[in-house]
Amino acid sequence: MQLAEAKLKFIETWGKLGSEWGINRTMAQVHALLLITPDALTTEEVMEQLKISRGNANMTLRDLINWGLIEKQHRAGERKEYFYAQKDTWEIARRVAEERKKRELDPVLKVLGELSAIEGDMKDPAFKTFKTSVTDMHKLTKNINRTLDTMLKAEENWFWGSIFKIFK
Amino acid sequence: MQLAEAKLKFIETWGKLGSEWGINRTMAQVHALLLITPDALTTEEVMEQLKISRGNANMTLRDLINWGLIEKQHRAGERKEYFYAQKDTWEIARRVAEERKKRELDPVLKVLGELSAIEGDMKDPAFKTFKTSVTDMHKLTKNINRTLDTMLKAEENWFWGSIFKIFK
DNA sequence: TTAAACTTTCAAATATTATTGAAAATATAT
DNA sequence: ATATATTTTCAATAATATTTGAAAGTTTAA
Repeated sequence: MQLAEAKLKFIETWGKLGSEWGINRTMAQVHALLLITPDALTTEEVMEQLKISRGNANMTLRDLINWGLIEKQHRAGERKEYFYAQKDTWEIARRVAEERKKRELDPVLKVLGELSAIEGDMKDPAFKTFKTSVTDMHKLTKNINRTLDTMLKAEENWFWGSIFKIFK
Repeated sequence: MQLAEAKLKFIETWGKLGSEWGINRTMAQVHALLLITPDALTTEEVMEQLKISRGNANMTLRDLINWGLIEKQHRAGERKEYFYAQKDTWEIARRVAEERKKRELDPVLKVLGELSAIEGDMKDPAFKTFKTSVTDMHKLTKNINRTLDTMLKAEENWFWGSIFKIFK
């Protein structure tokens, strides 16, 4: 397989995975492109390589910056902006986990907390089942949240080094 | 807040979380409904409560069965099928993780393995960056996969009991 | 068998989400 | 200031995903 072909395959694969994990396909593809490109690229170059419109490229690049996955670079004497990807994978995983936790898990946690606080008659099966399920789901979500928090605080070596040994 | 209102809120919240995590909204809602309902429900009852069509209810219930999240119940002398949810949250988390791993992570792992095996000239920056990034992503994905595998094999108590203490 | 009860299928309709492209806004050099 | 390069916005459009509903299929009882 040639490099050019392999690049396309990587971009496609990463894009698919992204779309299955709530990161839109184009965003994951642009990220993949920047990951495998040695130097920073302009909006123009991203548009060309992925065959997407200017508007799409602009918005996607901004989103990636907001997720903390890529950064802007300014070059002396040049007017356009260059973009390059953070290439440390542990940092990428952290950023994605952090962002999704903030956007999705935290709000749900809040609602579940409210719902599991509701009072009622435990002798009523309808209430009892509701209460139990909601409380259990709340616990599960809190556990997942806690695990993510711990991971987010962890340093790379500590994480990959010790946790995975324990998980062995 | 009344029970009826709380139920709706739970169904809505769980549905939203589901849709953000690649499980379609209706599927997550039907699951939520069955979770908080003491007795098994018929297709008809699910249709009524969530105001969805027969076709949709049928397909969604089948999907939930395929994910291992709900089961059918047959009642003596009755012709229709009843559905009820597995209520053990740890088991729910396991099933979802297992299913998504199988559907999404495993295929990606295969492609990344192929791509990171490609040979080339490490003095060429284009090749070097490609190789390094793909290999790193492969490692990251393998690590995530390994963690999931370990979790899937773990028993509830062992998992929540010891791992989270370590994660403290 | 036949018929009623129930389940499944799937093409068409609807809803949701992503993308385009051209105009407006902004920044920079002269 | 003015022209030019570059970025941003967003209504219109396109692509994708979900839902409907009615017809076809299946099962069971008599």
